[in-house]
Amino acid sequence: MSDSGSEPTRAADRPAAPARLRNLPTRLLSLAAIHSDRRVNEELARVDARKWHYAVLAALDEAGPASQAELSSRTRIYRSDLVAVLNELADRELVDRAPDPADRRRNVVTLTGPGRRQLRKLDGLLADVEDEVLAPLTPPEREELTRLLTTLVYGRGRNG
Amino acid sequence: MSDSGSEPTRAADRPAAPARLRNLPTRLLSLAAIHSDRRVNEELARVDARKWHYAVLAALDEAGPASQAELSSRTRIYRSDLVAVLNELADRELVDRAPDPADRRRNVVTLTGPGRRQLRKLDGLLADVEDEVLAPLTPPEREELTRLLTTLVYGRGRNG
DNA sequence: CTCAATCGTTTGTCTCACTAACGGTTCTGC
DNA sequence: GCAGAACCGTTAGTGAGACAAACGATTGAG
Repeated sequence: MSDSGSEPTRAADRPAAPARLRNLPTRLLSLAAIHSDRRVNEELARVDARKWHYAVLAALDEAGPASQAELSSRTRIYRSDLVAVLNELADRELVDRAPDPADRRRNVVTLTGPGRRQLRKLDGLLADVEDEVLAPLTPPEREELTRLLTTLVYGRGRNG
Repeated sequence: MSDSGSEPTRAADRPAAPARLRNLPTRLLSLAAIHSDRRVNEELARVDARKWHYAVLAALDEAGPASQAELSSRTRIYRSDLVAVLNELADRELVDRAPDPADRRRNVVTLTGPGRRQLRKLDGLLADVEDEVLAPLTPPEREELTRLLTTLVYGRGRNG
């Protein structure tokens, strides 16, 4: 076999893509995101976590306990999908989910000690993956990319 | 109801995301790609097409007839998934798929007249979507973004 | 001639974004 | 206070995309 290693078929080495596709920003965005997402998920899987876990833990750490609806809109996880994520986090005892006595429709989700510790761990892990994924770019380029993507996603806020 | 229009919940108007998420390049990439992909697919759906249709048509237009394996590596569509895409394109008579007499394992896929016409149409359509998606950026910013993404996806080629 | 590789195809898995609906709770208008 | 609207968590399901595994047919190499 010409390719005995199980290399995930890197972006760089395959035959030339059609110029039209190669220069299409929307396609570049897709390809970059696919690769980046995959690496992130692979690494997180090694510590029994997923992207959404990080999102929820970070949201709780930064804004304190919240209802699921609140978490949903802060993390952009659909409230239907959030249920499973919270189940997983609660199973691992990284968050605590209890009915809100003040409004019994709601649950109050709270970060636990182990949750906070796991968050720190994921912080470090993600920093490494970011570094790897952005490796082809110089530090100023990375900053510029972040800035441009921020504008793209959040619009030109007063702080843009 | 506070929101009678069926707006797809734009990026800009929702509550603040946690700073950690907001600044995470991999996440920004995901979010940008999700939005961009959705817009592209929505618009293509209006003319009974999908992203992959465009990719295949463009590849055929630029490099001439090809086998499915070749198309697969040029467009990055998995060869298993390519089957369905080619079925759809063949149903619409945008491509012609015939066994290769020189190597009977292969099929030769060829762009038809209507296929070429459809490609032109999609070219225009996509240009519009690109414009819409990149609207928050100035023209030089768009170029810079494209450049950075290209480096990210294809590595630092000698033409980078 | 045998064995490995290639090609198209089928089938299936997993994740993700997203919709719809349900039972329970709270809020509002009357 | 009471009916109906709005909100909340939850379940179930859809459709697409990325990807793995295997199979029959064909071709190429030793």
